[in-house]
Amino acid sequence: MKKNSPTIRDVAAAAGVSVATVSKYMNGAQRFSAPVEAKLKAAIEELGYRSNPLARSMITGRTRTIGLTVLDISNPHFTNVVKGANRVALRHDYTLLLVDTDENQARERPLIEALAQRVDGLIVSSRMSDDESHWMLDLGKPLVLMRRSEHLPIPSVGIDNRLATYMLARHLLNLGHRQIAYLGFGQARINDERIRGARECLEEAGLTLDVYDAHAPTAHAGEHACSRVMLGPRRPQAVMCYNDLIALGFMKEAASLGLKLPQDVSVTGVDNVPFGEYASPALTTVDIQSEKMGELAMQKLIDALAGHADIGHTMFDPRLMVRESTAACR
Amino acid sequence: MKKNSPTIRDVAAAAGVSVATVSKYMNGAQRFSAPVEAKLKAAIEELGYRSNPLARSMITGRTRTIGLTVLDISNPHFTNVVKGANRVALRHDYTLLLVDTDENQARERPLIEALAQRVDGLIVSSRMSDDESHWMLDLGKPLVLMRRSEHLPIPSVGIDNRLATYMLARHLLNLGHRQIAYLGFGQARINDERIRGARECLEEAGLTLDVYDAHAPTAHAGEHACSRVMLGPRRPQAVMCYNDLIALGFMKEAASLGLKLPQDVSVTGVDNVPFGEYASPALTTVDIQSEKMGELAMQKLIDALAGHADIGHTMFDPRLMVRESTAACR
DNA sequence: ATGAAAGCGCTAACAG
DNA sequence: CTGTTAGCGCTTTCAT
Repeated sequence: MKKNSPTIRDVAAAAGVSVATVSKYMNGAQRFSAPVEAKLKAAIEELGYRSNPLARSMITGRTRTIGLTVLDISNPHFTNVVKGANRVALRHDYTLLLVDTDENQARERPLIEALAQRVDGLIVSSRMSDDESHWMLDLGKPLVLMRRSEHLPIPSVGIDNRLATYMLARHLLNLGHRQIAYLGFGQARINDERIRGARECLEEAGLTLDVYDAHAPTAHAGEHACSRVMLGPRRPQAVMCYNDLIALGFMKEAASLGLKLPQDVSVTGVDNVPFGEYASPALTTVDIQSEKMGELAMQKLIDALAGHADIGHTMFDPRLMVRESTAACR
Repeated sequence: MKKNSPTIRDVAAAAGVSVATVSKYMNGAQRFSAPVEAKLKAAIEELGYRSNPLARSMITGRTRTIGLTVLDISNPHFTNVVKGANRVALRHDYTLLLVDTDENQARERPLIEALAQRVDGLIVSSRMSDDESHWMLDLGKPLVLMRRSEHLPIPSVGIDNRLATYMLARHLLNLGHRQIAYLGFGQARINDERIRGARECLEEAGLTLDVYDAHAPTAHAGEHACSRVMLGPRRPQAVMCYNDLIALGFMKEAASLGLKLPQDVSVTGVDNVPFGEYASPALTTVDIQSEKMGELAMQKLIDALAGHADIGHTMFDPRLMVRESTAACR
């Protein structure tokens, strides 16, 4: 198992050339005379030489590695982000260093700071507000944020959360719903934007939004919150959930409670996780293009690494995906 | 954005000590006189010094990074593996270098070889057979395989695939089913083991297994295969799927075809992905403890790194999760 | 308890 | 085209 791998010097000796020549050969930096090239090739093959990326990185200052932090890899939204980012990284010969902060706000900073030292750049998904994120500027590494950063000179990608829930609310309104509730996740920074979008839409129709809160952005939390929402004094005709996971849990529990979906209550999510389509009823949601977001974030970072600075926010358009979990209000 | 981070020499100069002293201090290698310690602390704080892990790794030969390759991070099974592995890694102060081979058999080897150079050890999930995997022994790094490796001196973790499908088949038999089909994924090495388990069980009852094949281990492929299985000449009373994703897709399409689940056909999966529980009907499956598998794989690797060699296979027990997608045969 | 010096494996000028 | 020579930032003997 343990092998002292050959160094560039071993190759140089075996091929009868200098280490500089070997180095240049390895990097395909220039052309060589036939005999030298032949000897080089033979020696490398013979010794099974592979250049040490660490040593190389130390000099070049580049690791060809990109760090990506997600809040929870179990959430299919982030899984898709990783998928997209990874695809672009691979294409540009970068590798992904993944860090899952596990929804642990306190760990975020130290984890990210440690990560920053081992990579050429980072894509960060964080629960911190812009004000709390200033230290990121001192990381000394190019950065892309996975959300809008209004007050930070950091490129970012995200979606229009306000519009997403506005669209959802409009859809419910069109179906005739008047009693609409929002089951949010207060700890997410974007929760407020989503509430605002829904409120704006409802207020235009002279309606108000009942807001509830789930304790986590998970299906389990959605299940947990269901009875509180549906068996309380203000039973809604439709429930907009913070994300698909919560919506899925909510729907399951609603069924357990004896409610018929979507007849008794319409439910919506946000994210368009792959599984929403396979739930029954299939979940009406808003596609936020998670995979594309990951791709673009990575592309921006790689561009930045290549010197093409692009300090700007790219906002993906949310797209309403009407499926079976929403129906006309009886 | 760009900052020349201070080096150990800057700190040494600022504190009026030698670099060796700073190094020892950073590594908590020994105790220091009060004045020196105070100056060190001040200088480090002042300059915001953080030691360069690359330079350190070059000397120590250790990166405190573990490489993990998965076939497809979109598959919740692997997501859970990552989750478990990451948790243990973090606890031991290691970081995860994730590589998604994207079900691309050809890319596996180069990707893994490249990965091996940047990490202290690897956890590998691969489609290659033992015979095709001998090159892994020459990686020069501790390795843990995510499946049984009969003929390779490499520690591994996995589950008893034969038993998993045996249990499932027995369950279906108990429910009175006699016409049982298996919708597999032929490209997976473990597909054969799963077929064998189901066959053994059925043969004990004098029955045979109809085998079909999905073109991918995904929900989409399950959907695609459904009509072929259900509308063919040998319509089964129950269908055992290679994994939960295929099963979920299969169920959705079956519903579209006008079949009532589980009355018209019982369906089972394997993996116990989180969403199976939220499908309707909830999916009967076999839990393979994906997260625990990730945890143990990482633990084994870290043990190996610490010198505690453990060349052996650990097999997790599959656990039947009976839910609503299976019912007594009419 | 502290420091001087020798590299780790490689690249990047600069010569030739 | 090929070789010489400095280091990258840090750890590690080995002295003091």
